[in-house]
Amino acid sequence: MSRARSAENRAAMVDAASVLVRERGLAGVTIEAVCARVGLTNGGFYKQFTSREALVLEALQHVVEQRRVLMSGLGDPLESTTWQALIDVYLSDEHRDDPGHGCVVAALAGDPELPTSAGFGDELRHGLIDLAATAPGADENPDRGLATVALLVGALQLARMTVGTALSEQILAAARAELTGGRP
Amino acid sequence: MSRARSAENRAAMVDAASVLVRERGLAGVTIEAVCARVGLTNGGFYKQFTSREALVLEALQHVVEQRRVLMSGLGDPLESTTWQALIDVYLSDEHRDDPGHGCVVAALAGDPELPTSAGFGDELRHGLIDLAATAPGADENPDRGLATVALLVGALQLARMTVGTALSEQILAAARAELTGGRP
DNA sequence: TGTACATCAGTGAACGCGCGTTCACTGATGTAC
DNA sequence: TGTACATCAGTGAACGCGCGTTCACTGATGTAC
Repeated sequence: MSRARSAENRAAMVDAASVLVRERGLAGVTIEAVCARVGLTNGGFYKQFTSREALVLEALQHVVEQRRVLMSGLGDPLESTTWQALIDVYLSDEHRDDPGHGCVVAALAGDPELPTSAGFGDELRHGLIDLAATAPGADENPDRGLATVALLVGALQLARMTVGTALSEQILAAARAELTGGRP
Repeated sequence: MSRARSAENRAAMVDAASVLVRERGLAGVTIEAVCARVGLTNGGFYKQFTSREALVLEALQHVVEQRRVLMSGLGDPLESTTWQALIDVYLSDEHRDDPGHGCVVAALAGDPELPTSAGFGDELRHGLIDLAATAPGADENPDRGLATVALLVGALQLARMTVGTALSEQILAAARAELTGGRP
């Protein structure tokens, strides 16, 4: 068990938690599930993290930071075509069907366990602010960015809630139409 | 313990569960919490319901049905002023701060426990369809209704996620502006 | 109308299970000499 | 470079707690006569 291998394990646990939390919510990040996904047994968990909550917080920070880095590579302000591409990805079937690797705000806004840790909320608010800043025109009119994000998040959640029915595709299409054709 | 009183207790338990589920999510409807809110001890629960899941399902049906009755009294199609009033209520501080008596779709869309029972999802989908049918012009253009509901639900959730910060009011205001001024 | 019995909602305690956390132990890695 | 010791990530089992569910019991309500 070299130190390098131990550090790899730690990173893998954070990564597994970041996927789990988006797939199953805050309560879904159990120590057993995290350790199992990394191929470890439960007992050693506390050699790496002080508590379950500490891991979850680190996972959220990880996701938000990752997204920020990704975004910072796309130019500021965003080109209109880049923005269009982002919308299409956000409102795609793939994003709907793979929450574990998708938007953490959409995955956790409304999670009943959010109030249990102020840190959880802080991270999500950072993520939300980042998202809202991305929308074109958000720098002149912040309201436009916020309304856009609300529509994106709401549509994705409702599409997930109705997955497997025709309504799901309809919701995604409706939101896409609203964000492209609706306001020229 | 007359039969009338027993029936009252049962109804009170459904009511308590319908508030709890919106306040704390599906997992927050514990038998202890429900019984405590009605002033009973836990043991008698199974004289009234076959399982915790049965109670939750009944509570969701109750909420959705209640909303439907309320809506059916407002006229069909809705007058434009009625619609405006609904938006203002939906995106109000009061609705944000009292999820227990508010929209069940916004409260539970994205709840990690939704997939545990097909019935839960069915009820929420009914609620969503009812909501979407309410938006003006939804009968000619269903997409318009769906995009509107996505914005309402998303804005409410994000406002709740940021409650206590200036961002929360901003989100509600942005969504209101979008739904009134934005599309004449 | 009154009496004896049956019913059953509610009580309080117990059981089982899942899960976070703790702990004694192991064995490989890293360090001091 | 080699050897003895210290470190510490990971193991596997145990503990405590919350929560859904079960159960023997109680006592008031409802029913049969």
